[in-house]
Amino acid sequence: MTGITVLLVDDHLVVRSGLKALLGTQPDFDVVAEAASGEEALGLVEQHSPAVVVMDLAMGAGMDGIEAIKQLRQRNGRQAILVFTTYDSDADIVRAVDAGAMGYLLKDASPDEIFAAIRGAVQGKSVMSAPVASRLFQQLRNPDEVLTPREAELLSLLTQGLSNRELGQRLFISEATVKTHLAHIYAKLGVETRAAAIATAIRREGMR
Amino acid sequence: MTGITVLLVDDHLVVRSGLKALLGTQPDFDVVAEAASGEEALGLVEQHSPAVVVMDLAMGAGMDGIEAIKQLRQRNGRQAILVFTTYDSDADIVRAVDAGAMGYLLKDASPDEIFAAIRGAVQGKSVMSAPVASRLFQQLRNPDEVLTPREAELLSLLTQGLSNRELGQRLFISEATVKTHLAHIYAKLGVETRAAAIATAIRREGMR
DNA sequence: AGCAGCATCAGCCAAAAGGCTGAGAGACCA
DNA sequence: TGGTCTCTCAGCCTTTTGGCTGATGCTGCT
Repeated sequence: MTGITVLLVDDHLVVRSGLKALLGTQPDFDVVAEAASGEEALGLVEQHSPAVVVMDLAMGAGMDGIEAIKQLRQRNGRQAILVFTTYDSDADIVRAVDAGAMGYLLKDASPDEIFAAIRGAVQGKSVMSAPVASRLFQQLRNPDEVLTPREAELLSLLTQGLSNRELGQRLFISEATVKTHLAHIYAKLGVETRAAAIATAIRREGMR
Repeated sequence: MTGITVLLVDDHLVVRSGLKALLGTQPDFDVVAEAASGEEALGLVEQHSPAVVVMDLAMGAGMDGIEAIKQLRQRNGRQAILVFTTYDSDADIVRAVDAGAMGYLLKDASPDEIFAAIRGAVQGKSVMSAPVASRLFQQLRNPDEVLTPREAELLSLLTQGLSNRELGQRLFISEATVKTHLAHIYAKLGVETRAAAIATAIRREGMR
């Protein structure tokens, strides 16, 4: 009988083959395909309908991991999607879970953690690395400090180095509104200046 | 006979095993050891004296890749050191080459590039991925755009979100001087505002 | 000796950002 | 229906930042 069919999605060949080698040590895993991009992943899921999709979020070019997850969900595939990435940024975690990821693993997870996560995922269990889980809990404990969607959008543009005027133009709102949002963002991030907000955002949220 | 002995250094197990699997396909490579940290790498080099050390720069905890390279050089090992990392940040490239790296590969390099780089490294050839090389050349062509040490110091503090006043206090210079430095930095980075400078610096220089 | 680059500082003015208060419209939920 | 969010906007005032010009001392190179 075949074991748990797995699709690997990562733009780095070495990561794919490493993961494949690692999963190959377990008798119940069966890596049926590998994709280097989100687009490729969609096609291969159609083709093989694997039980689990293990996906990196940061894909060099084209569709990123989050987008790929959304697309997979829309096509009502029954795959469990497991995020496997390097960084534990708040934004990515929330967006991935939001998009429909079953678990969130960091690349420095131990082999046992990885195995357990994949096995759990097919059973509908949601598994995540400890640092990831603690971040999520923190957000649940302090909902006041979580940015609203609009604020997150602004912050993202802020980290591009835009001025208030440019932010307003880009979002079709007045400069006054921009300043209001910024004030709220600063309060939530615990900073006083736009410079510190950018620094915090990029470091904390992995916004690049 | 044994082939080219290689030590792999990367804090991610999957990357190590992926690379190992990849190098295993070539008859002339011989991965003799793997390290998950800079400290471990130093010990294993002593023990095995491999011909080539393939090293990631970003190591989770403890000694980072650059520091490990320096240490290896000081102990006058004859190993060729090859950087194998995800990001092509200006700062990292310069620091790695400065520390004594023979080559600089990005993780999305093709297998052939990787093989060629390792074989080249043992022969004393310096190999780097195309994007890396172009960055280096650009710095050579436009030395005017390279920050002075003092400017780099300021920029680094700038990315912490400090105000002009704080920068002055931290560096024991007047606010006027801070503004002068900033104006020069902006010109060299091709930006107009401090926000854009921070964004550019963190993204381009990998300042985190 | 002279020149170039670097780091330092000053003053002036305009533009941008930030702090504060208040307020209206729509969505959502108890 | 009433309360709570969220998003939107305005005005006023202070602080910060940025643009410009000019200047001094030091170092290193020619």
